[in-house]
Amino acid sequence: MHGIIYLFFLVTCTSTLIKRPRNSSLVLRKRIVTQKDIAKALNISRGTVDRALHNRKGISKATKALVRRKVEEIGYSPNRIAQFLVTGRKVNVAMITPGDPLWEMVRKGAHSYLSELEGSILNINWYETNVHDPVHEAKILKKILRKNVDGIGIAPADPDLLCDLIDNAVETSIPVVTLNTDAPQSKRLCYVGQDPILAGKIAGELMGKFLMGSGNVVIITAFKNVLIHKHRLSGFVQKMSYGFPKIRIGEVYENHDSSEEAYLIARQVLQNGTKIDGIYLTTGNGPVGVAKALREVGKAGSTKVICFDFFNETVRLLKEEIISAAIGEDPFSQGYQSVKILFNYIVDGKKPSSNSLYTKIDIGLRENIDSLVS
Amino acid sequence: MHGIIYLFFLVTCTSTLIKRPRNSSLVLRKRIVTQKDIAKALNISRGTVDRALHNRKGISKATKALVRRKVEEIGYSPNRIAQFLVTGRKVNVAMITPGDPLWEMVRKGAHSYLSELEGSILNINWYETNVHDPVHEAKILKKILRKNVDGIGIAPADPDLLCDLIDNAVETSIPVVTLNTDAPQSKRLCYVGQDPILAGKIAGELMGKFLMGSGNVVIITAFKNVLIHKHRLSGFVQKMSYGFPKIRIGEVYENHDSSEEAYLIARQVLQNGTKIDGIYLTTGNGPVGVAKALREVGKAGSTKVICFDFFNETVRLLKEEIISAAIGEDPFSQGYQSVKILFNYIVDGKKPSSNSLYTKIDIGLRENIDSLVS
DNA sequence: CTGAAAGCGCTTACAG
DNA sequence: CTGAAAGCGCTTACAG
Repeated sequence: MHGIIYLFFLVTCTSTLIKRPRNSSLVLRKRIVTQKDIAKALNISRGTVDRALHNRKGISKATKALVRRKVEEIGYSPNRIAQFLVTGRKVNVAMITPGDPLWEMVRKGAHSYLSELEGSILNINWYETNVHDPVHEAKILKKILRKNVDGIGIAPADPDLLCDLIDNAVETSIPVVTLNTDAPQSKRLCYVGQDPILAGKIAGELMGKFLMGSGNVVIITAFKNVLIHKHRLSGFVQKMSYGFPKIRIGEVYENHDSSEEAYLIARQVLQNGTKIDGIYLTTGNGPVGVAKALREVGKAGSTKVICFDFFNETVRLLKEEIISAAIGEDPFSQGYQSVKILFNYIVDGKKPSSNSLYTKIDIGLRENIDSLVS
Repeated sequence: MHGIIYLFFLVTCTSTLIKRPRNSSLVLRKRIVTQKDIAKALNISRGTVDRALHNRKGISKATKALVRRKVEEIGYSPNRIAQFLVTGRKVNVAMITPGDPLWEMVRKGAHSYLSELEGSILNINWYETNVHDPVHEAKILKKILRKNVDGIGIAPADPDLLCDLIDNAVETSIPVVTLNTDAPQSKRLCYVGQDPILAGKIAGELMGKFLMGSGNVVIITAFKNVLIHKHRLSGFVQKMSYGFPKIRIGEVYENHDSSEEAYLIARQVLQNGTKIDGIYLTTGNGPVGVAKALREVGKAGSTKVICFDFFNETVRLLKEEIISAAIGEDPFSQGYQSVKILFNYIVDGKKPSSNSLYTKIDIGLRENIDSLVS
């Protein structure tokens, strides 16, 4: 069955490519300069031209100079697809991430890169880890290192635990890109993901503006000692202090990324007397619990809630106006850019312009959230 | 000079690709099924296999069936890069747009698509039009239609005026994608850009939330009779009426996309007695004028201003907290997706899943605007 | 209707 | 150090 569908695809989809007559007016066949032209012009062999072009050994300085001058003169540039075809080279990238809905977008982004040639010159192999299980991650990473792989993208649950393995990979000249969460101490080529401090600041800016600069805000963070949550917290607090000095930040609670705990915290806080105008969550796991508590005390909609990520429940709560805003991290780009950076490094040795690529900080409100998740 | 730099690039950048030994453990050379394998298995020629695969004429039904069964059996898929190499085919896309800063991002996005193979299988030619000059646009489009081009991306300043030319192109089987602004009556393959009604709604949602649901809002629209501005206006008004019924919308003024006019309107409105809590602009040309007026009457920061696009002045005014929010339209995606859609249609005959691809509606505030424009 | 052969632009053993 | 030749996987005249 699968085969039939595939065949159908093959036949219908490639037909346009080759149906066109070779000299169709629509096909521009600009005469492109090739190695052959250079060889002919200099009366040498094509192999020698190739050797000169690529700094291979077994060529005299004189010939090399000659070739290079000619190249400048007539403007040659190598044909990439011919190179790929003749070397039979395929770039193999391994991606190691959890399998949440969030990661579906990351995956979409990764496969969007060079999608038309996936299989021809690029293979992406995806390895799904148990959520927040660094030991499992390490095991997978070790397994991959024994295989043939040219580059690795990983979202390290525990940077310290994985640092050595990442360095191992890099030292055997397998580039590693961290995505979504970083391992800054490691020798990774690049980090692609959110700037969590800035993300905290933007949450703070939203809260300040939604409260018109005054009120009481409670913070529920996932884990007080996990770096990303620490940063999202500190960015928020910073923004409040220099942007909205009249907003009072109360206690900082910890929900351990659990919706149930978030519910218990929110219910207690909302019932203890002081009026709560805003609740800030450093995570996407918690809004459901907070919403439940707000509904119970009749404050749904009037207390502003700001959280992270665009999970399905969050989207629903945004539309019901129980959550005021959610902060996104552009997971599509995280996938797309990770693969792009790896590919360019593997093929060209080209390093990214910076060792951190911060993705867009998306703001999801009721009316635009659909445009952000599709 | 240019030549020297180029040569340097060439040599340093391609060296990694070919330095690796052919049988390096890092290079996975999975045995891939080729036409040759099928030919051998069936004891027929490779040419016949090709003919069967692509529904070419001059092949018997029986052989075709035989080949297809074999293909299913051993799982063949065509090698794209070999196809491109042998046909010498290059996809030529023409892009016709203005040259604003906004369009720089569009350009970046367009060239990001298949960037590693640009020149090998894809050429993008850019034609810059005078801003808002449909006659100039038409002239360029006509010129392009006389050249060899496989697909066109255009931002039609005047949809009615260009409709016939677009239809001409499509009828001679040159697909056209409209980007940023649509020509809905035409036979364009797809529109890539903002959903302006939704964009107006999100502006409304922000205004409502920033004002906590009450106050007086004035609207300055660019042109009352230009479709995109009409939509941005009507989305805003709709959102106000069902989301924030206590906010009063006053007069709707027209600034003809001029900053100076916006200044005059704002100054007059701010001085006429009624307290103005918010100003909504359906354009990115105007905020500077509004900001000037607000400063003059000492209301900068307290009156909320929401506008469109992330122009440099707008970014600056966001950081100075004179503009509260700006709405973006993801110009990078507009470029990227336009070229991607054209390429896939040209090469595979694959149509996009819908004839409108709405880009993300970005919300730019003070703290995240840098992450959105870089 | 089918096959044999040339060729796309490049790389790479092999021989000298 | 250099050249001649084979071959990557495919398409396409040409001949039969």
